[in-house]
Amino acid sequence: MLFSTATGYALRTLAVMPEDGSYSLAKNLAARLGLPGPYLAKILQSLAQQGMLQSVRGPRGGFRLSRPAKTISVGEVVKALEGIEAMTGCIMGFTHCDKQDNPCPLHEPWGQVKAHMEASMTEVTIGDLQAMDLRIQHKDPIHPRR
Amino acid sequence: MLFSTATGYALRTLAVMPEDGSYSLAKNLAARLGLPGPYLAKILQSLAQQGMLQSVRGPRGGFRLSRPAKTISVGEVVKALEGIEAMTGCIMGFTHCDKQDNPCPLHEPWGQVKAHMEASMTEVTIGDLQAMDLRIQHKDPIHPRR
DNA sequence: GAATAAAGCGATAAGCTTATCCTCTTATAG
DNA sequence: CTATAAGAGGATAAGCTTATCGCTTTATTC
Repeated sequence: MLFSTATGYALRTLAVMPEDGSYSLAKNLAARLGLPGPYLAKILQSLAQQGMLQSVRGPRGGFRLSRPAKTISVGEVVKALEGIEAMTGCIMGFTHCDKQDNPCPLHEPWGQVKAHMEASMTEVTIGDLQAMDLRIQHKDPIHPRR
Repeated sequence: MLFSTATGYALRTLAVMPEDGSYSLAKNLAARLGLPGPYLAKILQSLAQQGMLQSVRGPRGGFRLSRPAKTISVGEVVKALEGIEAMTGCIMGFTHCDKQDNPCPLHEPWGQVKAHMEASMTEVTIGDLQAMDLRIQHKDPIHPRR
C-alpha cells in the first residue's frame, strides 16, 4: 500500500457513510468494515477538525460527510491525513533536488509520475469508491453463477 | 519522500562508491554523506547478502559494487530493501482489489501510475545518480561565481 | 433535571523503523 | 603468530505509527 494505514481506513469509511444527512457512529462504521474502533474514531475526529466531516456528540450523534461524496477527492483525504508534503518533495529526499538548477536524475521522470498520481487522486472521489463497495456486495450481476 | 529512509541512504551511498574495484568503508561512506554510520553499515550488509554489493572483512576490506553502477537500477535497490510488494498491490490496501473482476476505482488509473513509476525506476540507474553528485560538488562550472 | 449516549481528548501500550552498541569472526600486515 | 582493522550479527534504545483505555464534555431523551 502506498497510503498510510490511517488513510486507507479513512477512504474506506468515507465511502460507506450514508449521504442522507444522518449521522453514523464511529463504532458502527468500524464494526461494519472490520476496522479498529478507537483508532478509527481518532481518524474521524481528525477529519472532523479539518471540516471534511461534521460531528455531533451525544445520543443520535455521530459523523457525517460535510459535502457530497462526489465532491471529495481521494487526494483531499490523503492530504488531510498525511500532509501535503507526502506528495511533494524529492523522491530521494535530496534537499538540493527541488532547486531547479540542480535536479536529481529522478527529478524529471518522477515529476511526471507525481503529476499522474495527483491527477488520478484528484479525479477519483469518495463517490467513486461507493460504487466499488456495491460491486463487492453483488458483483457481476449479468452473469450470475447460480 | 516516497522511499524509506533506508532506501534513500542506500541510493546515495551506492552513487558515491568508486568503481575501480577498491573497497570503501561503511564508516567513511557514512561520514562523507552525513549518514548514521552503524545504520548504514546494516543497510550495506543487507545489500551484500543480496548480492548487490561485495564485502570483505578485515584490513583493506569494505564494500564495493558487484556490477557497474550503470547496470544497477534504482528500482532494484528499492526492491532489495523494501520488498517487491512495495510496488505491487492495491494502493488502498483492498484485498479484493487485485482480482481482475473487481478492481477498485483507483485500480485502473493507479495501474498506469505504477507502470510509470516502474519504468522510471528501471530506466534510472546508480550511474545516473553519480552524475548528480558531481553537479552538487562543483555545479555550474561554465559561469564561475568568483 | 437525571440518565444516557456518543464524540473529544489525554495517557498508555504495542509494533515497526531507525539508530546505536558490543561482541564475534575474519582477513590483512607486520 | 600476534595485533589490528573491518564486516557480521545480536541486543538494546529512541521515535513514529497504530491501537487501546478511561475520563470529560455535550447533547438527547425521558
